[in-house]
Amino acid sequence: MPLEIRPSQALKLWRQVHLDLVRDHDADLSARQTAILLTVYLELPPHTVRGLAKQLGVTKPVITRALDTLGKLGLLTRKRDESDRRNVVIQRTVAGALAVERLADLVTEHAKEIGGS
Amino acid sequence: MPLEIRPSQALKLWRQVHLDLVRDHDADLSARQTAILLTVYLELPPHTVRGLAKQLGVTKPVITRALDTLGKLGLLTRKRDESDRRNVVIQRTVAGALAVERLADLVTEHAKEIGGS
DNA sequence: CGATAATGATACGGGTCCGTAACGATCTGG
DNA sequence: CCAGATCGTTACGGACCCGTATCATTATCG
Repeated sequence: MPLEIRPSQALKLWRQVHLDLVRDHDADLSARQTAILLTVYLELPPHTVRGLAKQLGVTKPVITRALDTLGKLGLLTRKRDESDRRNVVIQRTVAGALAVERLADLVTEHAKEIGGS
Repeated sequence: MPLEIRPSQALKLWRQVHLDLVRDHDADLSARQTAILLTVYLELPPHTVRGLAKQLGVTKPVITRALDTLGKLGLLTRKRDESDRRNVVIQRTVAGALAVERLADLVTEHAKEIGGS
């Protein structure tokens, strides 16, 4: 059974969640950073810079910079791949898992508040 | 009947939509800009800089700059309020309405693809 | 009137991100 | 072993956004 959302509900949901994200001044992630974070936490490892760049349709420096920021926030870590030292493996962190979980709660909570008329 | 979404579904939906937004290189809005755009298009007019600043919990220059960008993109317009010339009224545009509609479609389409297991 | 308040815009110094191009490090195949 | 490919990172000049403080314009009210 697919998830049924009508356009007007989708917009209300999108707005409410974004309002909350803006008001929480600590977690101001861009669309790219959000896409990267969720990809790492939802898709199976391993995650590499090149792989993420391909999935998002952006260049590698974009990923490197996003990882710098997400790493500084403690939401993600980088580790050299010892089997092929050219690669860098992106790993999850406890703080990142909490942030993702918090986002999920935010969305589900606001979904409840939206009338299904 | 409230909208029922489970956390795992919410995250998948959030990721898929953000992936699409990132891949569409034309509409790279920040969280703040998105919140402003949706507020103007979903809430009843009139919308002022001060009112938006209060709703988003940010300062007025933030709104002014966001309106500069959104105006440059053609998604919004500013007009002086003739009854009180200190105020600026934020108005919708055809391009903005289309962008909002497109976002709604994006969300509903991806919602359909997400299995309700 | 004139003083005060309110609105939105602007100036400033600092930070982040962009895309392109180049770079060093590492692997691969002849 | 070495030329070439592949990986992630960095350099660069430019654009955008931030928060604070200040500004010009307009309205209000004694």
